[in-house]
Amino acid sequence: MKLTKERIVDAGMATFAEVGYHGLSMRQVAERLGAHAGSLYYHVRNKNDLLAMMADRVCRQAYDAGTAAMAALPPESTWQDEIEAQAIALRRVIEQHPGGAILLAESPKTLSRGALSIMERLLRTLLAAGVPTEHRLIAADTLLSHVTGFVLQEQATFEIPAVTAETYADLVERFPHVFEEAPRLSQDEKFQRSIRLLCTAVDAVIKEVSTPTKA
Amino acid sequence: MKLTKERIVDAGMATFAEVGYHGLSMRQVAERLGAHAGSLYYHVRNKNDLLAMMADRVCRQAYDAGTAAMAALPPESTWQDEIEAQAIALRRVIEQHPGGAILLAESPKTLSRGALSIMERLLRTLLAAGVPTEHRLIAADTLLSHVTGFVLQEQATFEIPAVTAETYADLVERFPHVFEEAPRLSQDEKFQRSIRLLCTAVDAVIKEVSTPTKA
DNA sequence: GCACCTTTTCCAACAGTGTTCGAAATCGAT
DNA sequence: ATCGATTTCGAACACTGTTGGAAAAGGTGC
Repeated sequence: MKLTKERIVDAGMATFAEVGYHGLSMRQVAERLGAHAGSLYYHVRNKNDLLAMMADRVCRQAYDAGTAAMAALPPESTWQDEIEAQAIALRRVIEQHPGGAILLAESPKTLSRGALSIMERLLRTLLAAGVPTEHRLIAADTLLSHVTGFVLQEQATFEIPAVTAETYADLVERFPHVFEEAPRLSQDEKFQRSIRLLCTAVDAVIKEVSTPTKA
Repeated sequence: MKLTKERIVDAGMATFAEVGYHGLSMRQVAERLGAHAGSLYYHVRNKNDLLAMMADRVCRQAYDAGTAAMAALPPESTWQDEIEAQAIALRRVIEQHPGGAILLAESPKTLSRGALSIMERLLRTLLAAGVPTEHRLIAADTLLSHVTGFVLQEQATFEIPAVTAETYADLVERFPHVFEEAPRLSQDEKFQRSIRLLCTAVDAVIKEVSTPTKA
């Protein structure tokens, strides 16, 4: 079958789902297509180029998931609900791909249609919420970089370096607040709360503008 | 000269500063030490191990820079100022190393003394500010993952793919809010504002607790 | 000094990587 | 069927992380 940019990205996503970000190699992608590695370079400039297209695809996927999530929202939903829906959808899609966060983080999101779509919709939501112009981009950037940062931390391959009981006790003593008894929250809950935290900040900005300090 | 874990990490940091994250290879690190690549493996388990130690060193560096920044703060400073000082110091140190954000993002921060130090101090600041226990970890996590996410985006090697004028105009039309006329802020200002935004959220949490909804 | 043992370094090799380039093959149209 | 363009092959290059056995270096007792 003929080799196409589309099919190469398809194969890239498939092998990516199997072996993750670091395991991805041009030879594997080519093998999945029944072709030789060198042949890919007729359609793709280099590996980074392929990765960028794959990242764009993930973004599109996340964008679509976001629209679906927002469509499922009850009509009396607030803008906080909309932002939360978008963030949760984005996280879920990134998390579907092993190492998906690194893929998005490392690939240049420069003018990637998918990334821009996500950004655009988020800005629309913020605009509708009443966030002033000069805060909108910052809020959106903060939200997006937080989501990728969050998933990045989740997907970090942490092979716990065989910590002994005594060194662990030493750590607890040295860093009491880190190991403090805290309500055991699932990752989902932690993520949701962090998003709500950010929404709280946005809300404060809105109210600060609508009722200025100099009253 | 004798080969040591310390010296290997030193050489790793030096070559890292020159060639960045992706350019770092065991052979280069060895060459800088006048040794052969295989010799490193007597002191270091593997490359990931080395990277983890390097990440820890960056964290310690950032921690020290943070203490210096906090010491330089005027005595009547608020907790927002303290958090901002810590965040700015962290960002500055990460940014000193090309690809430093990826280094921190990819290496497992599991039980790394440096990372834990940063986290511990941040939690102390939040505790002093009056943030309740169940929100503290989330706020600190959000802050840290935001900083790394921010620098990650800054350090992303974005080779703009030679966008033509027409496609650019097309992008502007398709994503009006993204390309909206916004106050041209420097990265420093954007970062500062995003941190303040997060502080606003934390502040809202504090006040919500001190003056509960059911009054 | 020398022998002995441990710690450390070398060296060569393996399997794998991204990428390039000229030759071969395939395809489309005259 | 012949020509020209498009596409694929296949081998090669210079790398990469990592391993294992041989060689060297360092330290201790005699």
